[in-house]
Amino acid sequence: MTLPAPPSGASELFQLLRDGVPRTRAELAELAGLARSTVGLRVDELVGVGLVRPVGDAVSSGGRPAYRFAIDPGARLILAVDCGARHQRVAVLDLDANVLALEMHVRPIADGPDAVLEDVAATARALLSSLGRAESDLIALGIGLPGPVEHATGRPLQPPIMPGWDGFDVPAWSMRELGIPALVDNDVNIMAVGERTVALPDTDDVLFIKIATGIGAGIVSGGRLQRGARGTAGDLGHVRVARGTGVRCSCGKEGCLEALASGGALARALGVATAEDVATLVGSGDARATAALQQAGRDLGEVLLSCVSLINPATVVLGSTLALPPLVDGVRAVLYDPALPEAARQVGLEASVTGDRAGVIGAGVLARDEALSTDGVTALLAR
Amino acid sequence: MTLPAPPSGASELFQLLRDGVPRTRAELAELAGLARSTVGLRVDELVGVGLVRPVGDAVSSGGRPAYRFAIDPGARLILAVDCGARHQRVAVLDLDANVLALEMHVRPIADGPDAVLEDVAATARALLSSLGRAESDLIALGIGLPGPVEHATGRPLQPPIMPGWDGFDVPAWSMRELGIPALVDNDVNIMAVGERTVALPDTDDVLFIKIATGIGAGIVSGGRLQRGARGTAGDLGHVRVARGTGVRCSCGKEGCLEALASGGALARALGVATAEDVATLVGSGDARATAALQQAGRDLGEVLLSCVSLINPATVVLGSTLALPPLVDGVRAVLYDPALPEAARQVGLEASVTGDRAGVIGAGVLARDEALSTDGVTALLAR
DNA sequence: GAACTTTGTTTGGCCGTCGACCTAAGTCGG
DNA sequence: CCGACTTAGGTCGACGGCCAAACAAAGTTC
Repeated sequence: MTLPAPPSGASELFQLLRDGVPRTRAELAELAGLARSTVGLRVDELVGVGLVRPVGDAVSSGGRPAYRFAIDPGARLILAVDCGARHQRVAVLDLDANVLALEMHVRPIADGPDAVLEDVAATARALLSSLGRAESDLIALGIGLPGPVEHATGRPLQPPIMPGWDGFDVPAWSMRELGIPALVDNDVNIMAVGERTVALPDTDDVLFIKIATGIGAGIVSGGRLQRGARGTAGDLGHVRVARGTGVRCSCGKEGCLEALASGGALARALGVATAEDVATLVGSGDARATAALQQAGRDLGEVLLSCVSLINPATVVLGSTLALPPLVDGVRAVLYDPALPEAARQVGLEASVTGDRAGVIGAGVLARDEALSTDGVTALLAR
Repeated sequence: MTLPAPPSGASELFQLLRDGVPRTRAELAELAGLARSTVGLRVDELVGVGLVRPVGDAVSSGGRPAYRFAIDPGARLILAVDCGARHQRVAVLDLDANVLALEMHVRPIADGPDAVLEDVAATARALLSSLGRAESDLIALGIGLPGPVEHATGRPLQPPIMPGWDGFDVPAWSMRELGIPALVDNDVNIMAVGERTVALPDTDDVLFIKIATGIGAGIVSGGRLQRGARGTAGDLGHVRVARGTGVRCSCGKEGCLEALASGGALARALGVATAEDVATLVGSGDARATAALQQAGRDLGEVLLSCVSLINPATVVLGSTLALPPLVDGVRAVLYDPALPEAARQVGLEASVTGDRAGVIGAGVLARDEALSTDGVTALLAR
């Protein structure tokens, strides 16, 4: 029992437009190696379902001017969700990964998948109606969760801070409740993808560091997200740091990065409650907080030196709550030490530019790329 | 100007046999979603050029028995070369990556590409004739070099120990001299691929550590070799180790792993010339050498802890000259410390089983996988 | 405004694939 | 041992996607 074979090659043609460059039928024919006549039919098909539209009328060079065609970013919508420990961000994105609408809800992830996801669905419907768009315009859901995820099945895998979520089948829920496929991943991973999409679209090797209450990394290598054998790649929190001798970590070991340089550790040291409070102190110019954050940067930089040697990224991006100038300065001081091997010295260092939208953008991009793949577009054309 | 489109889908069918399982025409039709009649023609085509052959005559279940077909591993040959600093291994492999013939030559890589590669070509021809095979049976060259390689172009990239090789176009040389495409990579990378192919074929996330004169890592993640932005991923030699305070490294920094735990450092400490001498001492039961190697294992284990946290491999493999029991014990003592995060505790640790053949096997596998890809097989059918 | 250039559309034909039918070659039960 | 049954392999007409060529459209250039 197999599918009756793709009804047409329109989805292959669609892939040629994924780079965003508007093209004429003649250019598409050349690129695809198809006859102009065939391309004409395929383009008509794509325009017919609204995925592609003519744009930029004419640029004649002595003959009949050609229409240029491009993907219509507004043709369909992506639902993107970024779940943290205490709140969820729900966003509707267009196909260019622009955030069209965003809403944050405060609700502990520990409330469990039923309560959280019901909230997500309701919020999604509200956002759609505020945009004046139909639910049927949604083609995929991307969702990030604060814990390890088995990417192939989209199920959380023994997450430490998400009681009730272990093994929950998010894609099945999405198909049942919203009628769209879902792509689930770790929250740091989606932030890495989001940041790369916005700030470093041409860089295939990016190491994204989330420094908030905890510390984690998302790895994009060779243009692909690296998840590791059990979906726990990027767990930098419990790597040992030189300065940590004698400092006990909650995990039982001593000298863990998280016990010294995380938002949680800094908050404790500075006598405030949360990582956000630390950021506020630093923002208000508090000298003690600034110095502490800079030291955290040096500790983090030490760990990053090893990471950079191992995976050789082109750029390291620091993101989330505490990616503030003092932290970046501290990291830079260690990472750009003059007496260092090549890989380290040539690496770029940047602070995130996406702010708190990295997560939803990344989740949206992952879901979109799946939905607009050759197979995905074939499915869209069939429905 | 485009190619006249693939003349047939035989190469797609070929891919279905890449897993080594012999299949009947009916099974292939089911898998490919093609009609039995079509499969019959494609199979005939593949059998015609010798890439596929009937094997295992009959297994009737009440009807006419079917022939099973499988790739003929001896149909074509792969040339695989592993270049070290002081010697080259040249091997001829079949399509199952079995080493059919192997020869080692001693010649400094610093003699330059012309001298070394001329030697390689001559050795290859000698091996082929000893096997009674024609040069035209070769379909690809895989070659590992002791330095960073820009994988897309196959050119060495500012290699520190390979004077004369910077930017040398190995694929062009191969096409000119042998008439086959070449795949070039770093020597540690090819060892990682070789070891994975032989010992861990079902594991998609492997961290391979080469510990010989120097220390380097090859990373297979998500089933793919990770090379990093500049082809220098896996450069663990100059990561800082806790025990290294006060120990100067040749790179100028202090406390580098290589300054403490490499074969070069051990040889110096033990008063012998090379890493091989250290291995000999350990093999003869020398207590001082054994203790030193075990300590090197603990130092290496410390670095591996960070690496495992970052990329979450399923297995760490220790290979090359010094991957002896004392080293493995030292690594294990640190890596399996009871108070450790999940990812570290669940990682596997093994010593290489391929010995000095890991390099040529890996180089062969990389070249073979390229040559037997859909496009590669299409090219084979056309010639 | 005539010649030229390039695009877009229509049309007949080619080629690959399908599916139905037929033959081949075995098993199974009497 | 033989005939019914089952499954595999091969042949052939039909269908359909794609191509190339011819044609129509819509500009530029002189």
